[in-house]
Order: sequence, then C-alpha cells, then structure tokens
Amino acid sequence: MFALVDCNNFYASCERVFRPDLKEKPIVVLSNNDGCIIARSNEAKSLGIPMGAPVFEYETLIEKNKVNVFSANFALYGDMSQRVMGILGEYTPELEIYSIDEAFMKLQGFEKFNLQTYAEEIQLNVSKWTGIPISIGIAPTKALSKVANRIAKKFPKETKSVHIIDTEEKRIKALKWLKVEDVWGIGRQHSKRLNALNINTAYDFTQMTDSWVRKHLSVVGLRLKHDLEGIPTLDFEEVLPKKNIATTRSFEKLYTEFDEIKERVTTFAVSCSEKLRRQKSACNSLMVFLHTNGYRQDLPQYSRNIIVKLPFPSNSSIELAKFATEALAKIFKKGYSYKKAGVIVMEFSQEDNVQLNIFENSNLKHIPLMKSIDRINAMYGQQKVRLASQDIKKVWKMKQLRLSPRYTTNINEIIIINC
DNA sequence: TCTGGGGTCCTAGGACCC
DNA sequence: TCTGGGGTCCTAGGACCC
Repeated sequence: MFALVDCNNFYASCERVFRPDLKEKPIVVLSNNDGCIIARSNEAKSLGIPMGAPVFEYETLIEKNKVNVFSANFALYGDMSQRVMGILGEYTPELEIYSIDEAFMKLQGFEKFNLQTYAEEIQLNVSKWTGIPISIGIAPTKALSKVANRIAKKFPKETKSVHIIDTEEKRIKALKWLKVEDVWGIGRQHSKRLNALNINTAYDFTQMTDSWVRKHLSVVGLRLKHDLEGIPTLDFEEVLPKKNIATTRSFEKLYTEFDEIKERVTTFAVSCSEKLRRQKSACNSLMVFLHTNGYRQDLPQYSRNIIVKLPFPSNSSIELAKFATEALAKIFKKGYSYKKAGVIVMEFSQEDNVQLNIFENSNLKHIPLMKSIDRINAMYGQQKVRLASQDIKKVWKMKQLRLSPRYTTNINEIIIINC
C-alpha cells in the first residue's frame, strides 16, 4: 500500500502555528511582491477567495472579513516542511518527498498493521510536534492514494482526515465520486476534451479502452489509467539532480535602465550558481529573458530571451554573472518599461567531471573561492558575501510588506512566550 | 496602481546519417 | 507513372504538477 500525506493549507497553517490567535480565522498568503494569493486557510476559501487571485481585486473582501494577510515566508515554510518530512520518515522505510507539503510513503510489509490506527498516530504526532494538520490517503497505488487523500480532505469529520481504499467496492465508489478534472495528472486541457465526450468522473475515464487513452493522452495518461484501476504502475521516483534551474522575478516597479536590470540579472545568475553548486552540477548553457508588463496594454510591449552556450561548463557565480549580463546586453532595448527578468541554467555536467577545453576553461581559482563564499553565507545568512555588481542595500528588491518573523531559522526572531 | 515562481515528461517533425 | 529502409539527435510545443 501507498500513503499520500498532504499538509492542509500548508503555508496558511505554518503562519498559524506561531499565531495561535489566528485559529479559525481566515488567512491568506501572498506570492512574491505581494501580488497574488497563493494559499488560503479553510475560512478564506469559504469566503470565496480563489487560488491565484490578484490581491487588489479582493481588497474589499479582505478588509470586510478581517482576513489575515501574510507575505510568503519561504524560509519558514521550508523549515517547517523539513520537520514534517523528518517525522514521516520515521514511519516508513521509503519516503518520496513529492513537494513542499506532500509525500508518498511506501507501506510494504505493513500487512499486519492496522493502517487506520497507524495513520492516526502519524497524524497525531505531526500535529503535536510541528502544529501542522495533515490528511492521509492510503491505497494500493499512488494515483489511488491521491484519490483517497482527496476524500480525507473533503470529509474531515467523517474520515478523521484519514481514508483508506482497500476494497474494490471502495475503489469504484471513490472513482465515481471524483470529477475527472480533479484526477492527478488530468489538467484543464484534457478534462475539457474528456467532458466533451461525456467522460465526467474518474470512473468514466477508467472505462475507456487502453488504446483510446494511449492515443489521446499519451503513455502518461495510460499509466495513470492503470494506476487508477488498481494496477501499480507509477512507482517511487528517485530524487535525481535537477535538469534545469531557474531564478526569475517580477520587479516591484517598472525598470527602464540597463544598469538596474543588469544588477537583477547578476543576482539571479548568482542565485542559480549557488543552486548548481548545492547539487554539484555545472551548466553548459544559460538563458536570460526579460519582458515588459503584459497586463499593461497602455505601454509598448517587448519580450525576448537568449540562450548562450558556454565555452566551458561552470558553476562559478562570477563566470555565470558575466555570461548572463553579456547575454542581457544583447536583448535589452532602451525605451521599454520592464517588469520581469530571469536566468535559467541548463545542460548540466557533474561538477567534478568537467571536460577540460584546450583553449578556454573555467577559472580553477573560483572553486575554492565559491566554497568559501558558500560557507560564509551558510554561517552568517544568505547573501552576506556578494559580487560587487549586486545591490548591497537589499537582498531581494521585493515588496513584502506583511512578512512574518523567521520563527524557526533566526534566533533573533524566535517566538516569545509570556508566562 | 497592483497580476508568482518554480519544475517534469512526451510527441511530432525536421535534419541528418548509412 | 513508378522513387527504400533503416536509424539518431535536436527542437518546439503542449501537456501536466506543486
């Protein structure tokens, strides 16, 4: 059996852990630059605030209902996630961390266990030790555990947030209940086409022939179908090093000057370099893009990207910043107001297995230098040591007006309890 | 006025090889 | 009029996930 553990309203729940006064109060968490709503507590959902909504469109609703608004505090969420995953790891030999708030547990050899009791124990301890509420779905395949989890989430009272699909009868009932657009792996485009053919539930989908599914939803859809039928097809995925790494941001205001954007792009390239070094990769090419604000129809629009092949693989902040800013210079055009830019590094080699080139090579002196910089930044906080071409005043020029303290990762911001 | 930031996989078609 | 039969690699685009 597989269990899918999902943290309820994860970001909102993280904020609530350190603000018990917000229990049962509506909470929303905003994207970078405080632009969109990316997480909502149940109370906020009931108010009709949709996922991904621009905040400004819901300002009155938020004020009227005293919704508590937070800027995204990824340091806090990342740390809380690690704590939850650490606890889950103690309950299974195999844990696949699927996202910041979700993990699959393999429960092979647990036949003698009462899985209901086991799940309730996990739930209790995660709640006790981290304060985060979780839902658990258990089933013979990954896709079905996703379905079970959805039922646990939808009916928290009846299920105590744990649902197990362990009979054919329960499987059919669950699939007949689940709308096809809510199936894991079936997105907007596919569900539109399926609905048009009167395929409305997950059960309807499993009634289609294999060849039809293969033809219209590719092998991906076919694997999913088998998994939903109870034939284990989707297995645990290894944690592989990433194949692409991106750092992209919208700006807090429109930029017109090359130098302003150059500073941003330098910072993005440095951030990509750090992520590369963390997974011991070096990249062979990188992409830089920038564009104006597509929502502003009153302004002239411009959008371009450029891919640069590097003469040698590198993960040096200095080198990647140089290549990225050279690339930027080729696509930057004066006279536009820019809203967003980004750097994406691609085509990785292993850092310690880099093919040397006869003419040009990555500067070997950068290796110990980057090691030292990473160590210092790990010890004294991100971005303590920076390139001179990066802005020294701010780490990220980002609007974050309602940021909560870094309760768990900075000793100065730790929670204070008055006894 | 204000509109997020990451990732993955698959397929079809074109260019090339013998 | 009829015009082979394999391959590989790369890219763009489309779908999906959180």
